[in-house]
Amino acid sequence: MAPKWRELADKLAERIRTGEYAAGQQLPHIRDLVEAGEGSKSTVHAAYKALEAEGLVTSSRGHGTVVRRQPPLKRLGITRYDKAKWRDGDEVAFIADRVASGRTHQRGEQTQTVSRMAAPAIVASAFDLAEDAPVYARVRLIKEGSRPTHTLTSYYRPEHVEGTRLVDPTPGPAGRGGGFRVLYDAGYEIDHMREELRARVATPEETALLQLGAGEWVVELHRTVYTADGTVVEFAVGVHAATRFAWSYDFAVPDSAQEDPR
Amino acid sequence: MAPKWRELADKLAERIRTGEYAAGQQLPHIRDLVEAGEGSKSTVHAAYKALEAEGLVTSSRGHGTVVRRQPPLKRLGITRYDKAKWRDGDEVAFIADRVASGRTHQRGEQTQTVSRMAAPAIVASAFDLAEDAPVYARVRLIKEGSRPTHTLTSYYRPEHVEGTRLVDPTPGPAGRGGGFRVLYDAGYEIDHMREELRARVATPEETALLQLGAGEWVVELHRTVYTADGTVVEFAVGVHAATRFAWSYDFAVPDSAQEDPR
DNA sequence: TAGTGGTCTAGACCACTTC
DNA sequence: AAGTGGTCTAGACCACTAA
Repeated sequence: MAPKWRELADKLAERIRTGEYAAGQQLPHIRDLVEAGEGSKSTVHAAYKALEAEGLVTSSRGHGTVVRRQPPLKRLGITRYDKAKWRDGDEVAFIADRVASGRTHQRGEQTQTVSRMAAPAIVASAFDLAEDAPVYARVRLIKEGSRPTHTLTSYYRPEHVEGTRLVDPTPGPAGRGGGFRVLYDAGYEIDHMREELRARVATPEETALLQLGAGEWVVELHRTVYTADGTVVEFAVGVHAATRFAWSYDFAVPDSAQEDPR
Repeated sequence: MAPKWRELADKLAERIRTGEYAAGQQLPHIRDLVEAGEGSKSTVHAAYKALEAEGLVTSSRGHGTVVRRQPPLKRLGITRYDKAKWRDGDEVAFIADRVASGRTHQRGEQTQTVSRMAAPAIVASAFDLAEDAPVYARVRLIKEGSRPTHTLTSYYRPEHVEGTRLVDPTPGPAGRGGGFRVLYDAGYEIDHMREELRARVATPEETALLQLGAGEWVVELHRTVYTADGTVVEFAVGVHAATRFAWSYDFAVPDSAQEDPR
């Protein structure tokens, strides 16, 4: 026998999935459910808290509890990095960081700050630098419309980007073609990359920034970008709301027996 | 000001991370903390529940609350599919589904059941079949030692595997080289694949099976495996404890302007 | 039987929003 | 001021484990 709060949460979740409670709609007030005999206030509240941790609803004091709009899952494939998009295209800004969704870019969908700092441990390791070596950090919060989707922090080695518009501290997108185009213009054409993904609980800051429910999880993505000769020209950390994305990768089955020896 | 239960949870989490409470060790009993003035039983319990949802501890009635052993993060890269391992090697079983960890395979680290069934929607879509078409499902629970790490369900088209040892309902691994070797022997050499990842809350069944804490998340991985001519020979769904794995993918930056036209 | 975590209640009070 | 969700308490009781 599942606990009462779990049963209530499941019942409400079911009604949300069937559309009986539509996106944006208010769930019954806690005190109403108490009066309706669903249990004490604590019990009903526990159910609501579970729904929030599952990303189904958001609660706020004074307002109430509303069913969260479930934006369609974004599918991120490697074609989002297509050279043609940032090298030849004339689309504005950070295309590679967005999903090719057919929507045209809106101003204000990205905020960015650039700063020079001592490399954190992970960054230093990615660039094979000493831990106190200077790097540029470009922090962005990417939105789609008014809804934040993920954060992305790119790190660069000073000698790769000094003097480019990437380190111009003016807020706003990096300009036509985004960061990869800037690197390309500076003589560093990106060639291959590695992405590493892991999931973890969101920090309180991330919960606020990405408008998550308490207890929701995020996926942290580490991207290391190389030129053809193996130089690391960008290391980036993305933090994505775990429920809102899916990643897909296509690759050939490796065969170490057929690799050409060096 | 964070709530009392959150502050207590953070304090305990900090002590776990610094090793003051070591893996396998018991946390103070709830009633002891109540007596120590950390709050009422409900408050302390809320803190413990948060720690459990974050994967730091496991609680059980009658026993107590112990710090969960944090196995080193498994890094899954595409080299785990190396043809040399399952085609030429003489290692036993399902190498492709395990991490190359240097440990030798132990018997009993995998349980499997094979059944013939009507294709569920996702599976039918992956194979481009009708929804009621028959497929073989091979369900496995993969363990490392006594600790379950993930589940993996592989689906096959009957005409690809009928008569092979893959559909032999005898429990146990699929034999030398695992499923890919069986397909290879049957004339279907795997060539490339697609993996798609997304995170979600664990179902109660998964929570029990994978020994998760209540409220922990899982990563669901969908693997579609193709032969060189584009035939889908396997579709597999893996469910992994989100905290215990990291996935990494290496790939070349695509350039649609340079693709050879067909 | 004793001790553990888990559930549930009734009620007080707090923080925040809207009117 | 009224109404919302959120926190906290004290205590009763339940489910499970071990000796």
